[in-house]
Amino acid sequence: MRKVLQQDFFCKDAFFVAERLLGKFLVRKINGKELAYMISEIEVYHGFEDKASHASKGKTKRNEPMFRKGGVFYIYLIYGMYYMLNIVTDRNEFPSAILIRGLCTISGPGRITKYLKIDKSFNGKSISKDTGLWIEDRGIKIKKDDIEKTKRVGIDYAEDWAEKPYRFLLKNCDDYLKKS
DNA sequence: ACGATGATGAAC
DNA sequence: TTCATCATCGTA
Repeated sequence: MRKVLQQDFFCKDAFFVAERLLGKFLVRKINGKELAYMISEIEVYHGFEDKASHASKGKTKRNEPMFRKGGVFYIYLIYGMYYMLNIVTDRNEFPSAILIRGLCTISGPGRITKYLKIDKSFNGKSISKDTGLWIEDRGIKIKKDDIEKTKRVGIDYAEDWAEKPYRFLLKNCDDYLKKS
């Protein structure tokens, strides 16, 4: 079973989408070849209040994609060398996005974009086969017990929001892959 | 444990 | 126009 996720999947609350994104596959097409990896680690950035979110200080030229309707990418550069891959969620003018932090066998958000050749040219593009980067449901059902929630990484400055369990990890992602 | 490395946004 | 601040990684 292979189903390319359409825009409506992403046009919901970021937490609702996040719970369903673990176990889905990120697929990248590079000169005719498809690379597919199961998503195993994500973080939610939610709304205007979230001090860890780029959107907490309002709309700017950089974070503008976060304010769009779900189903597009938000890509930005961090530490001068790594592109971060985010998936915009929810409705228009409500800033929220999900950072893809880890894939099964590729951990670290910077390594994902480096390995899959994802750069700022994807910023604001829609999540679809046409773009060359999309997400598929390959029929894997994730047990709730295998989802671990922790605080987010590298945002100690975010006051109350630093401690919130907005990071979702899929435990035993290897076991799920064996079954499929 | 730390340096590499550059876009971003806010202050001046 | 300058400057501090980073949602990190690889080498040590």
